[in-house]
Amino acid sequence: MNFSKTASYSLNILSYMANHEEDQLSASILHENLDIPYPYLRQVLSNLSKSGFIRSVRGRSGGFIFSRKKEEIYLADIIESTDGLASLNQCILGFKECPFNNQCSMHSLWESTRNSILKVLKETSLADISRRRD
Amino acid sequence: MNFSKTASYSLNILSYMANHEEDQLSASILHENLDIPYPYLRQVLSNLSKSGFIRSVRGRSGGFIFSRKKEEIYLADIIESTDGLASLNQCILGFKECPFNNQCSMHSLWESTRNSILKVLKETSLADISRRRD
DNA sequence: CATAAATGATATCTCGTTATAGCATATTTG
DNA sequence: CAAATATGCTATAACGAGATATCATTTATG
Repeated sequence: MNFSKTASYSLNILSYMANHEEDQLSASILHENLDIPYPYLRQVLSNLSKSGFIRSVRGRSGGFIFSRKKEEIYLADIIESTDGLASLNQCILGFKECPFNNQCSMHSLWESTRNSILKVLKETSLADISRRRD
Repeated sequence: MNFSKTASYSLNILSYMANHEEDQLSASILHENLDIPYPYLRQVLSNLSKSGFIRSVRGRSGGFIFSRKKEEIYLADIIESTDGLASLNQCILGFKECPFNNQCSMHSLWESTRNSILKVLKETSLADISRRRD
């Protein structure tokens, strides 16, 4: 009943980075501050690089830094790159075809609900989040 | 971003049974009418029996039949017995602790949303659903 | 009674997600 | 230059949900 752990990790990483925008952060530093297993954190960082949210700097004083403005990275972009957003368009009860003839009480509720969620995901940027954090 | 397949199967099975309340239905019959792999269907039926929603009748003309009134079986009961409802009380983004200080736009939205979903699950019985189906 | 058809119970397989490990390469620092 | 500390890349393990397979037991029916 939520997004994947990888999506959650990605959001954690990027929101932490958004709050330390000035710095270039290494996987070690991120590991010390976030509750993410180091080897997996490395993988997730690699994926976030490939997805173009951040870029890596190699070598001894290397690390990761945003390659796009945090004002222009929306939560929906991050979820899309990890889990995809398709599942939001599916029946929350997991039906391919509604056994209730599209008339169950959940149908319209979830339809409007998921639109609200999607709206927030699409309108909330990392900058919005980091501003609020102070 | 939905409930488990097992929960979905369970809802499918029980809602089908609710629409054929008079009959005692075998796993074979259910398999012919629902898109659920036979061996797994058997397992799910066994679990639904153990959970007390239905009871089994053994022997050649055996099958399954409700052991509680369909008016008194709520969707929330079924979800609770499969996935549990705990995940509905968690952050939809998968955070243990909100990295946004409980102030992200998703927080209040999801809080009211999940309450709505929970309300529907708790107030909708199998009878409500089968009535709608006609 | 023998067979057919059902459930009970349980062991195993598959597969994707999550997690781990190790080596190669790059770069700073002494 | 050599050591330390980064990331790049990739192979492998662990784990759980979903799916499969088998055999034992029960009961209706001819």
